[in-house]
Amino acid sequence: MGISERKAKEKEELKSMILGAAKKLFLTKGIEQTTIRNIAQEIEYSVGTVYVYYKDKNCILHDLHSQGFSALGGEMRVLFNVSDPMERLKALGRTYLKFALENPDMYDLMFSMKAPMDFLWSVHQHEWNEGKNTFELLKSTVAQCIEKGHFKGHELEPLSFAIWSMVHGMASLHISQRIQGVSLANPETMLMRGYDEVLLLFDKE
Amino acid sequence: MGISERKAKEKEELKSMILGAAKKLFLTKGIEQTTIRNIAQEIEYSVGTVYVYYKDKNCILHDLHSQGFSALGGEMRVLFNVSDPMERLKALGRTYLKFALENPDMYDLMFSMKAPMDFLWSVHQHEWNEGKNTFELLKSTVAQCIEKGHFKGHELEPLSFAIWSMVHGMASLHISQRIQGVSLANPETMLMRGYDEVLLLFDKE
DNA sequence: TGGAAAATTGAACACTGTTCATTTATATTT
DNA sequence: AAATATAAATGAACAGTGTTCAATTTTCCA
Repeated sequence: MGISERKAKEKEELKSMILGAAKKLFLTKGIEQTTIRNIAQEIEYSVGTVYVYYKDKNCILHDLHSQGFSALGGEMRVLFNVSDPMERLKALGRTYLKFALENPDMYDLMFSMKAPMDFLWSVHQHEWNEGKNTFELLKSTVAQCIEKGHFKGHELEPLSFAIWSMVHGMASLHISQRIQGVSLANPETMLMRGYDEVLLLFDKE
Repeated sequence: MGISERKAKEKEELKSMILGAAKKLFLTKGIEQTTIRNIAQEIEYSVGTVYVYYKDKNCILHDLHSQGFSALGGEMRVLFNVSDPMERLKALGRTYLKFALENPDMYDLMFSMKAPMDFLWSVHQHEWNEGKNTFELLKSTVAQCIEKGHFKGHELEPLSFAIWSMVHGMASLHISQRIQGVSLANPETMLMRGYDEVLLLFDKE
């Protein structure tokens, strides 16, 4: 059936038009300031149409959240060309931080906002594959580091979690504007430099 | 003037009634779900009255945010009875994490939400004393650790910032519900145990 | 072409933060 | 004690939000 195929494709296209408009508006106006009416206006459809394709706003936010993980995951997977796991670990952290600093709204959506998780749990039951897979990329690299003799005497999971926490903490404090005003000498270099330096600390001796 | 004093005190009392009601509702219903009308109803005044004492919702959130820092600061200052700086550093981290886990909404308000900062910057110009002072408690302790020979070869600020980031990252990931679902073996013990263990990593020989 | 099915619409609903003319209560003066 | 002036409290009204759904328009196929 060629016709129903085409219609299905058209539906998909409109759905991604909505998502694209939402993304554009989120990045320019901010997530809070973007309304369903704005999105509808942007794609020149009515409000009701948006609700045909997305059951609510959280659902849009979740789709965008997933899109963010595709982007971040892509950037991270490229780094698996780096064969030395310790070098790769450093690169992973820098890439992660860079992503967060360059896409603060997206990062917030992916790792802080409640809305996308609310949607996720209303559908799938407490499974967060995007997060799990991304964390797995880190864990596997840390595991290889340990195999090569780094991070002596420490367990894979707590260490991986600590590294993720630190990098996320840096990104989160930056995005929520809690770093400026705390009077660090070099707030702007603290993030990137901090990561490299601290990673060495973990690996001391 | 006894009378204007009494009136000033009454105004202060009503203001703190509003704050108390806001806090109660925030903790029971959640911040997003609490409306000005709820707060007004709770103290049995009208909506308009709330706006006489607080210029807007962000202003209430900021006052609550400050109250949170008083509480956290109090708990942290007690630990300065511990004379060994390394022991104190560990205790500081545990106290900080405990506070975050026991008062997730408060913590979110203090370290993640935009609203209180929006208010802060509309009044004082980019000075965040609550945050600065709290960070200073950490920094001074780390400084003493370094003096005693710990954390060899590392600078005070990047290290302090890294520790703060890690602990904040743990709290933040927990509160925004990003830990469950990532399939850690022991998510519940990861936070507290992770901190102690990682602090040792920093101090490795 | 006619009528069924699908897609689109936008007015309406219940809610939000916020304002401000009006009313009520309190204090001061005559 | 009555009249006046000041301060405090009010809640209807406004502009905005996410969401719904009966009514309309468009698309499809017999």
